[in-house]
Amino acid sequence: MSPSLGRRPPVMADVATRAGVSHQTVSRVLNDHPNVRAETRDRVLAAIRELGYRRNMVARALVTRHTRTLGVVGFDTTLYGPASTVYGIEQAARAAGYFVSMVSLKTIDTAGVRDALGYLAEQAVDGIVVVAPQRSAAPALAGVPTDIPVVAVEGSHAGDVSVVSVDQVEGARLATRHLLDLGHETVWHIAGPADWLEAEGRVDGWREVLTAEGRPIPESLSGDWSPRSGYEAGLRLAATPGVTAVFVANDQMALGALRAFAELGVRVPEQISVVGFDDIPESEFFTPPLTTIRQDFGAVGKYSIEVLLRRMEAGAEWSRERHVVPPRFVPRASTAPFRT
Amino acid sequence: MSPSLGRRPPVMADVATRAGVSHQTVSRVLNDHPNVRAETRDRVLAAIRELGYRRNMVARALVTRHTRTLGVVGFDTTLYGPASTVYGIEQAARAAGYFVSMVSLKTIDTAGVRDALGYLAEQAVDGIVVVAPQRSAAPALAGVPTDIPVVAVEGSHAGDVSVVSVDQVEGARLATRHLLDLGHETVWHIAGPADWLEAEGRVDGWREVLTAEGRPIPESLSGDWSPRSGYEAGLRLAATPGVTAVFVANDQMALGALRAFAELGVRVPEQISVVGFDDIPESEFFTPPLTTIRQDFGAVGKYSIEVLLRRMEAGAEWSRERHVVPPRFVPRASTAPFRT
DNA sequence: TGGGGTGTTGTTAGTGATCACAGTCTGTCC
DNA sequence: GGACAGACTGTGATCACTAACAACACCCCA
Repeated sequence: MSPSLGRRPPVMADVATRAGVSHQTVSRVLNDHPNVRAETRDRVLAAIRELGYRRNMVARALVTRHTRTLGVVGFDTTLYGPASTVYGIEQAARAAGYFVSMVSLKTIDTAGVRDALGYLAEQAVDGIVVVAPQRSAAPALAGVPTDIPVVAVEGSHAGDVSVVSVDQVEGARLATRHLLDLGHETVWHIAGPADWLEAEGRVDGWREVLTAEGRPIPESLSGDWSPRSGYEAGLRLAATPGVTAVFVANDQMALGALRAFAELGVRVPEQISVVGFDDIPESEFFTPPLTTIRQDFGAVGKYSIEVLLRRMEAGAEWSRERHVVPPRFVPRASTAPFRT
Repeated sequence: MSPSLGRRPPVMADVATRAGVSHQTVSRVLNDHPNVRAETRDRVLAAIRELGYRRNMVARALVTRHTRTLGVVGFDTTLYGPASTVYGIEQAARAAGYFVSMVSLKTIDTAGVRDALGYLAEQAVDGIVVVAPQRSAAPALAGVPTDIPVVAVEGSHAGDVSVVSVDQVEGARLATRHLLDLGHETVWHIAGPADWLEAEGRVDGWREVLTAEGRPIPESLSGDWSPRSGYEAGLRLAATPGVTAVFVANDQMALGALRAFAELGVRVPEQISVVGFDDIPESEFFTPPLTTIRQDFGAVGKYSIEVLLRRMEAGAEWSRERHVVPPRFVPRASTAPFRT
């Protein structure tokens, strides 16, 4: 049943001998080749079972020139967003019959991304998904070797790279419009780190709506996505006169801001309305439950694999794709109509 | 510099020709073999650079019989704990010169774990880390093929498998003792799902301390780690007379419980003290900031790779190891002395 | 001067699978 | 009965690398 201890695992030739056929016939059975007599196939399958034979994918990869492995380059996969995206990618890849080889970068910079890509290229992955939400990753993607398909998630469309992302600008529009619809004069913004494309997109959407409505555009604060930075920004906003509505670039910072407001006795949503972004599982249970914008990370993962596989099949003549996943507005209790 | 478009990437023989040596000499240079004349080495390195040559790890793996790839089997890597652990594992593996191939399971059961292990075995990984916190994964680990080293993280020590984990029991002791020290008569508990080993360990530590101190042991509620389940348990506790202290098995459920208490006007920590478990980044900013038990997931990842590499080097004669990472008590504002 | 060791390089045989091609065995049709 | 097609099976080459061994030059020392 299982290979005996210490001895070398059986190879195709062993199975062939046992089944009384050639190794090639074993190969045909394994690859579902049609022209194998049913009886022969059964004999081979029996031999496989008896010997506990496992096909050696390494040898197979050597001759077929593909490993059925996809590389994923990620960054701080501890955060909910990236973690969910990577999870979605992994699920979709496996469903399509691919392995996933992960490389998590501590910091994203050109050198880091290039190293990771080289590392994966050496391992002969068939394609690569780069979850590189920072602007600084773009140059590295532009200089990517042409012989291996790459798809970027939440990245800018630099070079010949297809991109899948959530529509950040639209999400920010939804949040901002919601607050204006509630009667607020204008909306403050706590932004993410400057070199993150997502942060940038959210700033753009927010500013766009305010501009279109002819509202004053307050100076935006910015944090580093962490609750602490949101807390600090919250303290400053609470001390600023006239603040009645805040759009925070992610839920964790929104949590920090809520905390700051609570400590200073500023009531949410009575005195200040707050909208977050992401819809992490915790948001519904914040004090108060957070109105936010949901990103469907699972869909992002799924589409990125779809685009990558298409790109891989297309071979030479392919065209750059751009797939955008729509965000969704999730109303909860942290926003209320403006009252004088 | 880089391989020309369309043409096949250069192989060792191409480098050899260009450098005027044999392919074996190229191999020696690549593998830092000592007996190569400095001048020859330079010529080879120059040829490598000029051709943009990359060693084919697949062919190498075929003959060396190891892939320098480790497999990681994870479960719901969207949660903070598992995500952080996997991140730690990946960092440590790469530092040791290994690739990481991920398989994320949607549900952990014997069949799922066995499939994942088979999948990774086929890919010829050199070792496997299974992050399998559920009891139901244990049987699959027990029946693991003997020819590939496996280390379990947060798992039970089933079969011949080394285990690395955080000391859950001790963490629960810390939490419970803290609450008793504050003068509470006894401590209620919101547990995690029954078949999770971590949930079990936390129940054990909690019960152990209460028993040792001769306190009444309330019936424990249980949730599924989600904030919602904590919320529901919180509602029930708030309706139970005499509850003054609650130890919740993770921070997310604690968040839900805090929300329930807030909605019912039960003040934390004045009327009820709450302790969580995990110390997720958000906990510090809950309302109120959550007293909790920190798990060092990074250390768990690091140790699991250390143990796995030792196991891989040991070959035939190795002994099962058990590495335990101590938890740490993190006092914040959700607990207070009992007042009548 | 010759023998042995050492440093450097090349040659040949493997690794375990797939691919291309050739060969055998049927059965059918004229 | 022979030609031919189609189903089935086997043989040898190939993938890109490393391991093992052989070959050669050189130096040291007896």
